[in-house]
Amino acid sequence: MNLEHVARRARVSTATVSRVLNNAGVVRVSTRQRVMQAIEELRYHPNLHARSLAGGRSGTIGVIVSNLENPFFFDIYKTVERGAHARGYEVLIANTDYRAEQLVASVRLMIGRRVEGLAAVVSEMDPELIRELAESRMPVVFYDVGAPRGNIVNIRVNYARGIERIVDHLFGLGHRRLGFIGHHATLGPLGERVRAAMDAVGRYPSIEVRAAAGGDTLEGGRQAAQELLGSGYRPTALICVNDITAVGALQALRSQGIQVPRDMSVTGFDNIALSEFCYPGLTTVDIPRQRIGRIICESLIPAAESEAGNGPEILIEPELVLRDSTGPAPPAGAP
Amino acid sequence: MNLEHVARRARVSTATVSRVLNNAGVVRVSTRQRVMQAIEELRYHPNLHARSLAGGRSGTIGVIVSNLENPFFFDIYKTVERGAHARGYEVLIANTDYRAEQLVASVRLMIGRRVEGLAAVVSEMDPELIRELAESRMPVVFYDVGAPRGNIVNIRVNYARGIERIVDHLFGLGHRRLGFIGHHATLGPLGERVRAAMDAVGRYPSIEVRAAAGGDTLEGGRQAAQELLGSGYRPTALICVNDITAVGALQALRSQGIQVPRDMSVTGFDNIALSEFCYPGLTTVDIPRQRIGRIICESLIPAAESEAGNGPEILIEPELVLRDSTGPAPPAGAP
DNA sequence: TTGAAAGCGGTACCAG
DNA sequence: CTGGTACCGCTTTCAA
Repeated sequence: MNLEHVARRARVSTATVSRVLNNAGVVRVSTRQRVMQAIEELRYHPNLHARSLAGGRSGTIGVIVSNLENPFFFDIYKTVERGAHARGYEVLIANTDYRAEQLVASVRLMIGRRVEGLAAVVSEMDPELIRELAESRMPVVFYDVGAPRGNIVNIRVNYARGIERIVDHLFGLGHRRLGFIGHHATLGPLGERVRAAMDAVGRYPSIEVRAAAGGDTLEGGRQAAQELLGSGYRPTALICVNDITAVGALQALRSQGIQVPRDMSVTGFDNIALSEFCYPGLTTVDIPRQRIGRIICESLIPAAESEAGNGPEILIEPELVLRDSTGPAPPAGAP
Repeated sequence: MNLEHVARRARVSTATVSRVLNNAGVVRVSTRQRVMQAIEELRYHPNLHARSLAGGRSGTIGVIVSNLENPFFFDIYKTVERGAHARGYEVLIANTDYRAEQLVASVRLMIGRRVEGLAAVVSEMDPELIRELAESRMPVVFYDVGAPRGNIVNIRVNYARGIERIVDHLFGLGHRRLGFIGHHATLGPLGERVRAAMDAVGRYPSIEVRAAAGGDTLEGGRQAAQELLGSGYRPTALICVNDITAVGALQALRSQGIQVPRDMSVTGFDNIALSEFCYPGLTTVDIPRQRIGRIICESLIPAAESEAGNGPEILIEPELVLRDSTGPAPPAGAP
């Protein structure tokens, strides 16, 4: 079922069918109607592959994320999609599960599909890939990884600042023995977050920290917390790499009879909706996901009103959000 | 950058380049190497649109869901993706946000992209679309909507049974005044779920029910619960359409000082991971999402070892999962 | 083992 | 306003 079938049935040329399909050129109303009818009757659906090929543009942008299951990534994706649709673009989404090979495969897939722009909101990016993308002349946005170059916009969050705020907050509450719950992605944000935590802690004398890591899921957070606690270490506060793992950790503490924040404080990161709906509500750091999504859209899709891009690097300053999962450190003698 | 460039540089024909790209035909090792090198040097990425067009197959299946933000849908998608990848297929995902027009757009998009199979895990399907898909000869799987036809496999969950189990459970605990938290999707599962709830309740004398609905999100659940409670109605148990909204409802109750399950019981549906991680753990009904994902895969992708499909209709019997959000109804005199 | 060429299903330019 | 036609980039016979 192709243009030719439709053309034949409507007694016109394929060129004309193409015109009515694209509202292009001027087509006599009666002709257009005949064509429309033929399309209807034949249940014709244009082949988008052929379209992209012939037209030289796919009308598509790509978004690659590490873990779509984590609302942090999903929120960004959703904003991008909304913006793209508003501009007449479709968006292709790919999930890497933090696997470097999958990232490579996804990037290749996107390029193969000839996306007109690509956002990589991942932590497992490797230098080789970055170079490859840089050379591709296609607009690219990296979140939290790589360095800005010609066609590349970089969005970074000042994690160090976020973690500092958390550590300051906890220190002010009297906490001196900390635990850090990470996830397995060792590169990028996490590495950065751990490092940032250590640095922030380092500014204070006599603070102790130990870390454990699981997957970037509720279950991963629970496991990491269990591991940390199982080792006999008893921090008075748990800094979690993000909200998802924090909620997992909360559950681990609950099952051990540890009350939050009375016996132990817990912090998240990202400020996803869940952080407000879990119990107790999470003290966390807000990362403006909608803003990030909007920046991605604007960077990837040439706005009609131009604006020469956002500049190569955008730094986001995250802010502390106080809720109920943090409180004064329990007295030293407590269980 | 196309086959011809590569061919020229490797001093072969495009046919040969195509051969090494697809490991097809027999190519002399030395030739293959030259080609590979040219590909490398040129950073050539085959145009998948051209590939699909020429090859007559896209190597792709599509999955359309109502709300990817709800882990219920995401879990299914993830399983499908895993299975598809294992079989050498890519999967395209689309999200409708429960909007019928978006569903139509997504289906058209999928057909336009020439997916080789399509799964619709949505509640807003309309009859017209179903017919259109039925006529398309492409393998299709519907979850919870439409009727099985030639190329269409149908997966249905016995909601009525699931809800019955919940109502029985609550009735057994002494609950007589119930609330139902739905979401805005009026067709399909929700309608079915509400109806099922009413039917189940109808089997018992002297049970009262009132309903409210919000979006299929944490926030939606909270709002619906607030609305219901704000009306002055004081049920002893809240039956929520799914886990997400149940967690939202839990938060609403918490903020009103209503303790679960002491003052009020709450139930979910789906048994997503979160139902185990929220507080208190949700009594819910398990829907086997992995199984559903596997069925979708097997139905859409012709397995090498054949098997003539799963038969047109598959019925899933959900099971009750008891956790901590349900308990005895409070004595009548309680606040 | 390799090359030439005919499509695949559209788009868009050029005539008429 | 409409038709003819040269591509778009790749796959796939068919010959050599």
